Amino acid sequence: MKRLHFERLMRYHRVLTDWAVASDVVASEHLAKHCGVDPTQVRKDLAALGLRGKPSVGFTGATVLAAIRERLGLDTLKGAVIVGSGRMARALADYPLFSVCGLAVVAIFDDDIEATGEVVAGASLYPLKALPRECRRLGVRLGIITPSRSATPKEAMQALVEAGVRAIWNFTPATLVAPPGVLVRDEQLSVDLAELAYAVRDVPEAR
Amino acid sequence: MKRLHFERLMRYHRVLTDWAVASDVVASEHLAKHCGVDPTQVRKDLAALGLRGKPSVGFTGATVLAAIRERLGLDTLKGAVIVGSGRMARALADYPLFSVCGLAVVAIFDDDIEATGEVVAGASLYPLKALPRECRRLGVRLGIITPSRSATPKEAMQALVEAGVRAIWNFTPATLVAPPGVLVRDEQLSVDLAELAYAVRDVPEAR
DNA sequence: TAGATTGTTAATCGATTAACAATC
DNA sequence: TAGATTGTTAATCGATTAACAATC
Repeated sequence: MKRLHFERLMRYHRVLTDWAVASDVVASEHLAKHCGVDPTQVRKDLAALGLRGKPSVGFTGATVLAAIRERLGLDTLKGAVIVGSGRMARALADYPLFSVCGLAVVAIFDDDIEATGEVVAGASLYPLKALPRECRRLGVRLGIITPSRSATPKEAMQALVEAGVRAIWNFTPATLVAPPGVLVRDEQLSVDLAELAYAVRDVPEAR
Repeated sequence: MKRLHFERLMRYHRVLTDWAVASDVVASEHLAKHCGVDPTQVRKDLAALGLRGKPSVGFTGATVLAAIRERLGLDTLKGAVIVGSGRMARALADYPLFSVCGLAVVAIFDDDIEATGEVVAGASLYPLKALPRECRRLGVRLGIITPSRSATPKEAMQALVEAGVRAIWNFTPATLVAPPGVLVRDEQLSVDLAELAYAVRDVPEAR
């Protein structure tokens, strides 16, 4: 199976979605230009999805969109839980882009007394000890760790792993060592920030 | 000037920071292993920072840390403003990792009536029309766009550009076309999410 | 048919990794 | 000196881009 390039595919997806006229025909050259990608690359990516274009015509926008959503599973609704109930958790719980990917935050866990019982963006807040029960009941396989006042990131990871979660998205600064079979991805906002800050530092290079 | 690889440098930075004993000597092999990087790569990256290791000894942790912070400007305090006062804005305003990069959110702008006048994580909330004045007064060059009920992402970008901001970090789903001279970076959480979701989809490949 | 755009092969480019003499 | 680890050059690898015959 060819390795997929998520970033490019999601870029095609976004651009095609922006074009309400996605049912129209689009040439690789055209899509490429708007995505900042080489036309040949577009054709290869689409070929990897099993799509065939018509010579002298192009690809059908709607078909491309559907193929991306199908292959990436964007239409399959996936439940995720969040550990931590702070600002990051609340922001992620109803982050607009998530629904595009078929992600729904189904529950939030934290032992923060003030917060327990609350409902955030449709997700109920439970104490941490309810995590295994709820996760198994809902068949959740994706966990998100955010800063919490009552649980360390490591404790959060342990709870998620015991609950059968297979992939963890870490928004805390902690370095988490994943047990075998569990995928941990650190969201390194600081990396992007560092790049941006570096770009605007004094005396930019000419052109 | 050699092109810097921000992701690796920030990874070295994080690992060395985790090791409280950063003053100790560290071999490229050791650092490489903990960062999931090739040892030769580590030596090249450090060489690009102007660092020299001692054969048969290694590099001094504290020196490496200092060189990374110096080159990336992590110790230079940079002010940033946020447009939008929703949950994402609040989460970012006191995101713990930002201070590591020398970033401080100095003001938040939005025309949301309920929110105006509030103070979030030390940053005051102003109406959008105060943006040019405040940005120029504070010499801000970095702007962050988050979802807002009263301003579209495009309007937010225009306001920031007019205020002299040179780099924009976009957390909304909107596709922003940057005017020349302005760097726009889209934070594509959905790309990472799509990858994670793809990884936990049914019937994972063996091993 | 002429013109446009595809799919695919070959060439290029850059980044990663291996090898090893130099050095502490 | 022997052993360890560096800096750097050469080899490998994979990804991107160019070229072009095939096709609508």
